[in-house]
Amino acid sequence: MNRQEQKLQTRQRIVDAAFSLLNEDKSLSAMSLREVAREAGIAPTSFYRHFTDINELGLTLVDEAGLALRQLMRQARQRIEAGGGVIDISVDTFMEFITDNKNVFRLLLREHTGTSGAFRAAVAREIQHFIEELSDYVVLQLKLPRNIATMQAEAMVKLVFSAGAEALDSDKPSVVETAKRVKLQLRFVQLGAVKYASR
Amino acid sequence: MNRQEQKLQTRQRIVDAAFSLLNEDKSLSAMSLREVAREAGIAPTSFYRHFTDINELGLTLVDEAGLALRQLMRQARQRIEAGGGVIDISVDTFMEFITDNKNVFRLLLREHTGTSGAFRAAVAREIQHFIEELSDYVVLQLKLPRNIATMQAEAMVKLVFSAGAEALDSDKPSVVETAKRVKLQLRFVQLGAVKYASR
DNA sequence: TAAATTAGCGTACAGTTGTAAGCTGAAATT
DNA sequence: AATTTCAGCTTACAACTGTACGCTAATTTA
Repeated sequence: MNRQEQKLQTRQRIVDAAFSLLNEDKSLSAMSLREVAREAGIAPTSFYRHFTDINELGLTLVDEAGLALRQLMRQARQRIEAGGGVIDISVDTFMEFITDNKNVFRLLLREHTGTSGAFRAAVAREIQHFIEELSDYVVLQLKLPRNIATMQAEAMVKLVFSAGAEALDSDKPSVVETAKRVKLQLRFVQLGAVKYASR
Repeated sequence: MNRQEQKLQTRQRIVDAAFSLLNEDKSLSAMSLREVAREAGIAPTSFYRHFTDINELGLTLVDEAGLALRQLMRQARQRIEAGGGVIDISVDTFMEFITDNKNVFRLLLREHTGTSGAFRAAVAREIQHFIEELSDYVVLQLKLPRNIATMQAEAMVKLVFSAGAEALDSDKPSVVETAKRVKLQLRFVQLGAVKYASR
């Protein structure tokens, strides 16, 4: 086996180990290098062959999480084109994502308000991407002026993320309940934005 | 000096020390007992004369933060009765509170998505109080049906908290900018809720 | 006044952390 | 075939953690 491949593989093992440690009661900042190494099956000091820092690992994780978020958005778009209400499909897709990738979403949520400024900024950037993509969509779909569409998109993303946070701690029926509530709230925002634009 | 008083005073020193440690790069879970004790000017082991656990201290902090939140709400109401737009006054009051009590708000924000289920639940309760109080107000003010008012209030509180989170990392002019944006978004929600109710 | 309570302290210990230093063996290069 | 590179290891150490134990001195109670 190639040496580079081998190394990349180990690196991935580290990343996977880190994600698997991010359960409901462990955050990035509380994750020790030794713990990750243990989980990845390498010696603590070998960690340094792949990352200079545990912070560098953290940024890698945030990047990967952002990637997953963008894939989510793409998936939602496809489903919408296949037919169905935009809000319903989007929220359902999002909730599905959260349920299947609890730790990924937890990372974003937690580090968004976490103790590392760099992480907070990185997550904020990912969310901003998300908002901009949704904003593009709103402009096309509802033909609202850009500035209003942006405000609408921002509000919607924040509400959905907020609902997602609740969903992380809930069982299946509660998630459905939460989804219903946020759908209604998104409808408020949409109705309001349209009305505001036509004032 | 009384012995009980003395003890309460020390206890308060511990609580204050903890709050003062909750700056932008230290969270409750990352706060060590020894650190708090050092800051409070007592021996590490003396901590146990006041709290069984550092978790117990944490819950105390959340309680105090919730108290501050309720005072904030009261203050906003008074100002509104003195005249002015509900949304403008509320957001301005909130932003003012955050600016003056960064660490208190940081605690709520962080522990809302933190690693302790007990803390998450405690914060969620405080936010729920906040939502209910606002909901009462909306029912009276806009004469909306209870269920719609609740949805509206929930959306508004979440948007404001979200904006508050941004404000924590921003300088004064950016905070004003953020406040403007969230005010517009709240207007969307309100317009939308009214429209939805009259459909 | 004598006895009991207790807030706070100092010492101590085992466990965890990050990371420095140097070794090894296999892969890559010459 | 000889040399260089380097991923991963073992060992080591100082810093920090939570907390058990017992003492002290002052307040409270009897």
